[in-house]
Amino acid sequence: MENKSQPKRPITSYDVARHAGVSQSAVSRCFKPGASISKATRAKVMKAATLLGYQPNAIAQGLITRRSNLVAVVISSLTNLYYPEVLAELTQRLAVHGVKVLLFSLSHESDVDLVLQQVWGYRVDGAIVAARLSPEQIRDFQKRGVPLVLYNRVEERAPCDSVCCDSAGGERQLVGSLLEAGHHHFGIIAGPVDSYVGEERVRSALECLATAGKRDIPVVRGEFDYQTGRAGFKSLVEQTGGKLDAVICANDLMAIGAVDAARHDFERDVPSEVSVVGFDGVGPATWLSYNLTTIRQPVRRMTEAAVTMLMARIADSSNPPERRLFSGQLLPGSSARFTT
Amino acid sequence: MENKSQPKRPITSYDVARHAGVSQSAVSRCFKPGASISKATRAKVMKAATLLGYQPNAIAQGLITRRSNLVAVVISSLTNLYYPEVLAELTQRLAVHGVKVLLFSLSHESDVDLVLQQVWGYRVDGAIVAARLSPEQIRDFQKRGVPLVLYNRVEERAPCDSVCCDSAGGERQLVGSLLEAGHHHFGIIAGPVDSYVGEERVRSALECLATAGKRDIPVVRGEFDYQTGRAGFKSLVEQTGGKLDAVICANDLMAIGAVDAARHDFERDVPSEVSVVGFDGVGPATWLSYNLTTIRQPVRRMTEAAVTMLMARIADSSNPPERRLFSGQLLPGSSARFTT
DNA sequence: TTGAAAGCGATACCAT
DNA sequence: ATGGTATCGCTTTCAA
Repeated sequence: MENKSQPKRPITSYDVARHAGVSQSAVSRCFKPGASISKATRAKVMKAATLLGYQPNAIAQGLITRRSNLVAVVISSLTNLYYPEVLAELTQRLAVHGVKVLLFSLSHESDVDLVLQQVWGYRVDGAIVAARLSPEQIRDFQKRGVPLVLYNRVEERAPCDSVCCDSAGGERQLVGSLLEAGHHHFGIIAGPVDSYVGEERVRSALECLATAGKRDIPVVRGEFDYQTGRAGFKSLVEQTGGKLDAVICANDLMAIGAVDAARHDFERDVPSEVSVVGFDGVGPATWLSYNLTTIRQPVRRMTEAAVTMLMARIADSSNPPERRLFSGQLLPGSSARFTT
Repeated sequence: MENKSQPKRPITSYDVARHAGVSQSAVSRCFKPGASISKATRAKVMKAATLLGYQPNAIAQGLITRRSNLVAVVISSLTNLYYPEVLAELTQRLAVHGVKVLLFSLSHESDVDLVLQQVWGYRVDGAIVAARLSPEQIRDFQKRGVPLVLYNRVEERAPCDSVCCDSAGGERQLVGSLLEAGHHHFGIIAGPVDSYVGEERVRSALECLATAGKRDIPVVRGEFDYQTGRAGFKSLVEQTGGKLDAVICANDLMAIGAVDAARHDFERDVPSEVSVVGFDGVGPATWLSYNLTTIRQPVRRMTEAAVTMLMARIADSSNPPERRLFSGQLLPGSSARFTT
């Protein structure tokens, strides 16, 4: 018995047509939602199709239709524990619309231009980008007519659709509570300069503190990860000679690093001796060992909004850019001393 | 001034050809690596191309070439903190080969068949799958001639390329050390039944224990996440009436949950009163608050192997299936009492 | 309802 | 080295 099944060449609609004794057009119609086709032919076709294992070539479809049903998702740092959740949500939601995700992750922010080349090449129906884009790059999307939604980024100089979590509002809650609880010696662990939300959060925190008359706050930079959070805490302690009772971190991962540094490297109790707050509300933030005081981004709603906006713009690109800002939710936690 | 830039229709090679005063074939050749074209024409073409912002239509290329330069990456639970790292590695490495990632994440394992439909439709050049596939599904790949590499899965009944981390070997180290250190009362927090590695790890752990004469080990199931790890610990304590000095978890996240449960829910010291071991070596495992005793999967080498194998099979599908097994590295940590 | 034929935007083979 | 032409697998008029 010859088990030489080598159907290298995928089944085409012609194969199905021949097998079903109908025209190729008929086959095509069977796979198009609102096509006019008789019950009889449809039956014949479907039978042949399933028998042969026929699946319409999405590539060919895309070529003729000019709709690839592909959406590019560009994420700079997948390693940031915040993004897996976002990515999972996005792919799932897009799938509902019959849209597939073409994933691009940047090793360096400088790769953006290379990535965009690919994006143009695949004639994606749209893109969701959580990475820094220059105004020119954004305008490139518009010039090419590729719908774009920025995720947790906005670019003043080139208006376009975006969904964000309100950094300023979040920090205001955090810093406000810290002030109210009587903290005096603040320190900030910022994110990398090229992070929009990172800078936004720090800017806002500093603003709140300034309003309360607190200036010259020491700021150190981290890379949004545990290690640099831990190192950042150390730097702050050194810079302040130990006079430090509140540390504001640009994200949860660094906050967690800071908490561990305080407890294990400096044997300072959190929150009685030093308060630490983060931002994002990632999974580990709620783990018992940390129980971080932070702002939880409404990821579900944000991803839903992003997908909705994108699909809307794909359907009709004429409407004006919209910026949607979601408030985060304060997770009180217990890494900061608050007066309730 | 009319700023009505609405080049809805993307630039094609014909546009470039016309603009450069050459044939469309010439344009095509300019974008093909080893094509024979004169310096002069190439220059003209490239000039026109960059001017118009031309980017070859990858969809059309794929249609005629029968190579989409697309690889499907199927991951069941992106929420498992282990996968973001894998995913980032994979996309980056595939990008090196000029291959783009079509990402599919499953909400339910039952979605696999739907996902596979999409995969067939896009005529991907290959697939890397970290999800449970039935033998029929695997054979479907072979029938359709789509190269496939399983990641941390193997299916005895349908041989195919795969890369795995040695679960048995890892558990042997872990359990061996626990036994050697004189632990007596073991408990296991297993993963979901449909996880290959989960079952493999538990099977192996039980085997090691049996060899040491330890039988009737209590086993509870979790979902590979923090919450169920914590709950699992509680269940074990209840089942054993508190006689428990070593907990073997099928992955790190559950181990972390178990550690927190021990410390915070039961006020038992880890590791002096109870040892906890995990598996994976995810980022949080090394955080100071946990410093988990676990097995670190060599993700870099594994993803590299997966990509290499896939590209090799894409280039030549005739070679026999290969199974590559990587040893994990013991991270001693301090969540388990070991004799050194 | 159905089939024939014209593209979609590239590649590849063929003469020139 | 260059241009003409068939082709990839589908959707979409257009007649019948």
